[in-house]
Amino acid sequence: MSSTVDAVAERANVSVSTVSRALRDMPGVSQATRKRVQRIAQELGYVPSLAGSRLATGRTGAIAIVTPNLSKWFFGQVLASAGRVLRQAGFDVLLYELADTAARERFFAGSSLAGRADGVLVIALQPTPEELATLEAQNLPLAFLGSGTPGRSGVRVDDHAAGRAAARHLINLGHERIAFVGIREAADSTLGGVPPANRLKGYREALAEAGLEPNQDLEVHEENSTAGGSRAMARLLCAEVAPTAVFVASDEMAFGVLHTLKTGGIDVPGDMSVIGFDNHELSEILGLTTMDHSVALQGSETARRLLALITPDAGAEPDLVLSGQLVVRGTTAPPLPLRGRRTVTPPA
Amino acid sequence: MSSTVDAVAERANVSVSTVSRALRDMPGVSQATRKRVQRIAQELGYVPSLAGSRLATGRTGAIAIVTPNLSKWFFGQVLASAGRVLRQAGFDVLLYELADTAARERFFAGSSLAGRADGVLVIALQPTPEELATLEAQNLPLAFLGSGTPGRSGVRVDDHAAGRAAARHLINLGHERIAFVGIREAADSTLGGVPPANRLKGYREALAEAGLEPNQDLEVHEENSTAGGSRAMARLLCAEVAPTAVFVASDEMAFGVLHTLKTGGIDVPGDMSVIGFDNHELSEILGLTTMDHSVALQGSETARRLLALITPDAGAEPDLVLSGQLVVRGTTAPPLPLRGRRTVTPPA
DNA sequence: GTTCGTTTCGCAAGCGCTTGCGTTAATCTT
DNA sequence: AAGATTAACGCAAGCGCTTGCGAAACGAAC
Repeated sequence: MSSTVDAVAERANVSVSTVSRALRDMPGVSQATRKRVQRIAQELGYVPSLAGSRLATGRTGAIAIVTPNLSKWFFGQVLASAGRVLRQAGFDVLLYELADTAARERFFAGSSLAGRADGVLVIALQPTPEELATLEAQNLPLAFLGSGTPGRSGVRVDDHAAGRAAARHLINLGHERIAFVGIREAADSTLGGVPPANRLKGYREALAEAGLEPNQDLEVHEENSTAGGSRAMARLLCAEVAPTAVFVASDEMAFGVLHTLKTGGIDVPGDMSVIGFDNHELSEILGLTTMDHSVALQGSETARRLLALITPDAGAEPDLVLSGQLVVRGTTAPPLPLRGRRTVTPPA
Repeated sequence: MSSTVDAVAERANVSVSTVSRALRDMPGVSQATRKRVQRIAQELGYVPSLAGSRLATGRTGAIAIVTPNLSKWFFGQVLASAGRVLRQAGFDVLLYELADTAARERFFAGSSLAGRADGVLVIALQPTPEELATLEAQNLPLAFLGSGTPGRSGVRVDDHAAGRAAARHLINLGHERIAFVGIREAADSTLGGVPPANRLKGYREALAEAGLEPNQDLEVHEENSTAGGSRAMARLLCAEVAPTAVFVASDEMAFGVLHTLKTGGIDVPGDMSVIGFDNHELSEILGLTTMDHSVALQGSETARRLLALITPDAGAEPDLVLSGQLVVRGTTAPPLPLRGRRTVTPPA
């Protein structure tokens, strides 16, 4: 079953080098012998030993994807789309989930990837300068998804603008007391919270532009989960003056927000408008207004860029910056007192 | 950066064999030289070439996980939990997502895994006899998750019993017209629908036991997604006599069912009881009554079993059959006419 | 001081593949 | 028709590691 080049060579009356060249469509083999060798290899069920060729060429034919917390929706989507592109291109995908700081440290401690992968796709985790250094030390092509590191190849979304747009939507509806629910990283979190931070910036900027006073009480941060969202909303309900709208930095948290609101008997969007961020699979069902940021596209495009870095022929593609896209559904509306006279401020 | 054994050997004034043995804690090296070699290796930042040792030993230090459709919640959960166990044990994880039949055929066509992995973890896809044969031909240890193949190592849940229990719950509440929403596989699906089929069997059995007449109109099958669930419920609402309760074979579909019900103005659980299957992350928020089947545990236990097959010392663990566990939340209640006199039939 | 176990270690033969270079044989030049 | 290209292929030296086996060294036992 697992025959070697020698077996094929002997059977075909050629040298192993010819077999090697024939099978990989390299020049220096006549059409006739190439065909013959290929046929015989087929007959013998020959499949080249990866280990052998790795050792000889130094190329592994695999690319590593490193990501935090696979169980979150976002990462699953991204992993799936990136993986497809990679496999399509003939690469194996090696998965590294850095779920906790221990795993993260272990990963970055040594040159874990030497001889294991031809490139690394880093999803949504913000390496520290030291970590980046050790990564680069293994000098493998790198591509980043959602990383704040500028200049490195990859794709990210303009969270600042998207956050601003989300807030603006609420402002345009006439809201004046707009809360923000952000992502607080768990103590053991491995991802750098740059995108969420930028969403917050965008939110603040939009408020400032609209002449609305910033209010610390209306900015709360919780763990990125439905439970976190629930808690966040509960806290907001204790604010001195409750908001009439809330911008939530992730759809999963928004689900929790909606839940708290519902059990609290607060009508959405009657008493409270809610806008999420992600366009999660279930947002449609729940009628959640949200910012879409082409999650699957982020994955596939990052993969494509990494491939461009690896295969010499393909020209290097520039970094991609995706922009968010408002998806209007049922959880946003003008605040109650304004209902009916819907004054929409035209964008500046 | 990437020094070789020879470098270490020379620096430590020993032979490469000693280095090799010292670094891997093999006998035949004195404590003194072992320490010295390890220290020097450390200093030189030596990290053994995987390719080299693979070639020499035949062991790859990686295990392959093959799964359909990563973007579904279930697979993400399972992959995460299995992956953690595997990485913990020092294995790399190689990910094969067989999203469509083309990918599946490509995967099973050749001995794709020869020299790539030391074992294979097959998640939720039911290999045909031929596929199983090609898998075995590569003679790697195999472990299956959720596969109906008996006798093979792995874990599965007793979907039959769990389905029966779910239906029984509805029966015990007093329902007599109970529908079933099953999973219809897409044309391009890669997973074998054995578990869903068993849930259906359990449902039928429970009905039969309770003396309820089977009714084909109340069994509908749709794609496993929220949209599919929506459609399924819509179809049920067209039945000659509408059901008062519905057992949905997956939580994601149940979300769709709830949505249709809500937009249709049908009160849950007032007019219709709904029970799902999975205990999806979001089910709690939605208050969905469901059958939990320890998804994460399935992943980790399958991984553990695979490891037992690989490492010679560990005794082979028997197959694991998990049972479902009813999680009662807010979407099930006695049918309206019975409300208040809640006659619960004691289990047989 | 021999003789016998033990350790401790080095030698060298692989593992299966790739590739630079040299050797033929075939095809062109003029 | 002799020399110069070029195409087709084989040789053999790696790639970096592991491991069976023999050699040396070292104590212990007689």
